[in-house]
Amino acid sequence: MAVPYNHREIEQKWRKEWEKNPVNVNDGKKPKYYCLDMFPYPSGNGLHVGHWRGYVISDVWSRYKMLNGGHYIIHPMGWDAFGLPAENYAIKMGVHPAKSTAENVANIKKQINEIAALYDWDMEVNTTDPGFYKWTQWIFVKMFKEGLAYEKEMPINWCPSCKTGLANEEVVNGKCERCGADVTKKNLKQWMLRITKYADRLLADLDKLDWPEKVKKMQADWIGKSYGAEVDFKVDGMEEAITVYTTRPDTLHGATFMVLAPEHVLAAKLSNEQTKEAVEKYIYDASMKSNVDRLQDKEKTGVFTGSYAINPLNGKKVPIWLSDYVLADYGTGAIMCVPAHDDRDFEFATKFNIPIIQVIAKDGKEIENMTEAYTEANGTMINSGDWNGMESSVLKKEAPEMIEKMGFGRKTTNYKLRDWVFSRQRYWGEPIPIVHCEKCGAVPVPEEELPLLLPEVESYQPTGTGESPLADITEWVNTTCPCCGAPAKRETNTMPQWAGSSWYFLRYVDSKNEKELVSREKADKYLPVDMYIGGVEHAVLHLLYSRFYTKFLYDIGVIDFEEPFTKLFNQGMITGKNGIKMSKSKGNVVSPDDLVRDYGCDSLRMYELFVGPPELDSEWDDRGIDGVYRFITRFWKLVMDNKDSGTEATKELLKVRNKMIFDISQRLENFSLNTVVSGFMEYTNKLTDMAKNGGVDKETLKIAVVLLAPFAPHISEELWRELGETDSVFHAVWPKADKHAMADDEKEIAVQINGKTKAVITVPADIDKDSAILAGKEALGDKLSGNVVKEIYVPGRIINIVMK
RNA sequence: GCCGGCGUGGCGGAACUGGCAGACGCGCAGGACUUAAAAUCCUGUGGUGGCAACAUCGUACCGGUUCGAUUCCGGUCGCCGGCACCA
Repeated sequence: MAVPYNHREIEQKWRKEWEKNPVNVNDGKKPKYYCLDMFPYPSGNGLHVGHWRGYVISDVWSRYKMLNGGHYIIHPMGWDAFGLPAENYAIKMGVHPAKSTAENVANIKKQINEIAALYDWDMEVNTTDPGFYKWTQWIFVKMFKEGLAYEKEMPINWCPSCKTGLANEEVVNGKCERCGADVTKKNLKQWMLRITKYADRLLADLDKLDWPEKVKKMQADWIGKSYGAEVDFKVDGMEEAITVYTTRPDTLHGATFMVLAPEHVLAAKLSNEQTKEAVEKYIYDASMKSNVDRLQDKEKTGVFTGSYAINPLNGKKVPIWLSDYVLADYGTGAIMCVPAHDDRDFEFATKFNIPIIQVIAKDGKEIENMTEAYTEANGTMINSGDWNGMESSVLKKEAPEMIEKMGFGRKTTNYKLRDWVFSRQRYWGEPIPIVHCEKCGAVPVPEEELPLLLPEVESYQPTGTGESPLADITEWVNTTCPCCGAPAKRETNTMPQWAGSSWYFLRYVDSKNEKELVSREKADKYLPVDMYIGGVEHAVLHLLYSRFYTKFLYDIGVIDFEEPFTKLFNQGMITGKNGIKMSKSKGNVVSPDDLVRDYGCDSLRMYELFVGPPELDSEWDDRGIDGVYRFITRFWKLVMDNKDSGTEATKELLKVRNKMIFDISQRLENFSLNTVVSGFMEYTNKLTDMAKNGGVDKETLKIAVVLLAPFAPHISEELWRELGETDSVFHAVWPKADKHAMADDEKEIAVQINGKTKAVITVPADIDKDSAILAGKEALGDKLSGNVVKEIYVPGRIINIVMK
């Protein structure tokens, strides 16, 4: 009587055994493979089946790399525990974030262990651990010393609900990325990181990365490099000149007005007695508008300053306006307006009756009654003095240098990327290690005094005033200047959640080092990350920041590589019914715990993959797991019933065996994990069938078990031992397909008339065209009537007879 | 508005590089086993017509290229994601 499959017993048994004798050991000789998950923030809700999927994918990949290539796998896990979600949770529950974080970590760790992944908990990091954030602060100090961290008073994105400033990347459609509240502007003195200094490198190095094209494009668009020229316009009757940035210097003759952002330094100065009141009101109103209001304004608004500028190319006077459709922090905050060839300028000019001069001919002609701007850089220049007759597409490229030679401008590039607002007015984050001294200004805390500990505080609730709760702790705030010793005050803002997550992957490989962020020796040996797996929601935020940090640490010699993540895989989200995101408030969260209990870890792992292509979102449906469980049970029976049969490997068995190796390996390499699972089902069905009709040899069973091991580790380990092995299945070698053995002697091919299949015949695989067609025609019989026009034979696939 | 991606049975999905559309699984229907049920096993399962062999239509929609199109090209519609006055 065969032993029935008992997942509970088997899984417990091997879990214990692997804990005692880990299968993933660094012997110093094996090549390393670093497979990383995006580390979670320890939410109080625990894991749902969606989190599971990402971790299953990375574990399957890790175990595959261990078997195929004999790698030592670096597969760590840690906690992104600082930041708003953790703090908000703590406030809601009325406990200190340190306490709730510790509890949540313990709970989630327990759940993660149910996945039976290869995580090496010796490497564990936690961003809130002083031994970790010491180095988060150290990086900040280094950046400060290199001039990359600076303070600036400016209107920043302010989330009135989170009560903190936000980086540009954290504002989505004018709303807070975290809570969805409308983001407003607030004037605050902020710490900024000069990420823009790295814009060119961040853009150029995208080429080196084996990342999804979509993510690379999103980053490139976010960096937003453009080429053009700066042109200086003198203000008529004033000393000042206004510099504009344009990507269309070819249209300079068509510039009939200028617009400055209301925040432009000259905005107020340009008004005269008649316009003063209106100008000041416009500037004031603009400052009161939130991001959302500004985005929602459909119609352009603006005010004429009363001043004129001189178009340097033709000496014409053009009026200077103010309008909030010009952004203060892009380019120079001022633009030249060519209404004939720009949609926004056209709209503005039409509304305020400003002349429109066409300078590029459309279809060789000037447009009569222009109703919309002609925005193509395609046509002959007209109304453009010396430039008449030139091709606009050519002039567009040449104009910046021509302008430079004429002495009123220069060739320039511009970026959409802005410097990173790095201060948060919240409690639960790394204190920014800076002391403000009246005499010495901002002075960094000496490196040997790091970590600067986050002090205990009575109330960690956000104040909402633009000050951090830390500001209330006078005994902490008041200190002495590290530079001159005079009384001084500590910086009270904290760092954003991204600070720790921008570099945590470096720390894993040397997580207990007290002297260095990471030893150079270990960094050289174990870094960078070979495969990074996580959700696409971090396509710009976290991934861009991490690349920036890595480049900085490279520049100061901490590490010797410039890109942190060689390969990236974005897994899709698991949603509830109808594609609704799983959340506690929607009540559609599926917990993996019950499924593990009822079906076992192995079945759940495989079902997580079977629900759909790993890169796409999938709706969760519990019912499907039965199919995977049935497969596992069938596989168990197949091996148990045939392990001692003594069947010899026939040619047919060798063929199936090698095809199985080939198919599974190829699908795995392509990350088509859902079809790997269906492949296992197919081959199991096939082998079960063969077992009934003659038997299956032991070697084929062994190979099937090795192939299955990354997916269903427990049952594979158990069956591996049942097949007589004494060492772990994870120390086996991934089999290679013998192409010769898997070749078919005969092929089934379809016989078509005019592309429609009329018969299927079996022919020798190496049949020549003439014989194949002859055989095909024979099979068609009387269906073959009329004139044969053409005969097509695709070897091994199809015969098509074209008739009239 | 701009830039990506997608659209295949009742459902999740498969189809390498243009070559038998619907693998695999869920669900459903019928059968075997059982006193009965569960579990398991077997059979069937895109639509329409037909007892059947078979015929015919069918990969969002319209058209094109091709001996042959889910796949390539042009257009339309719908859904999802990113960006959004970036001069």
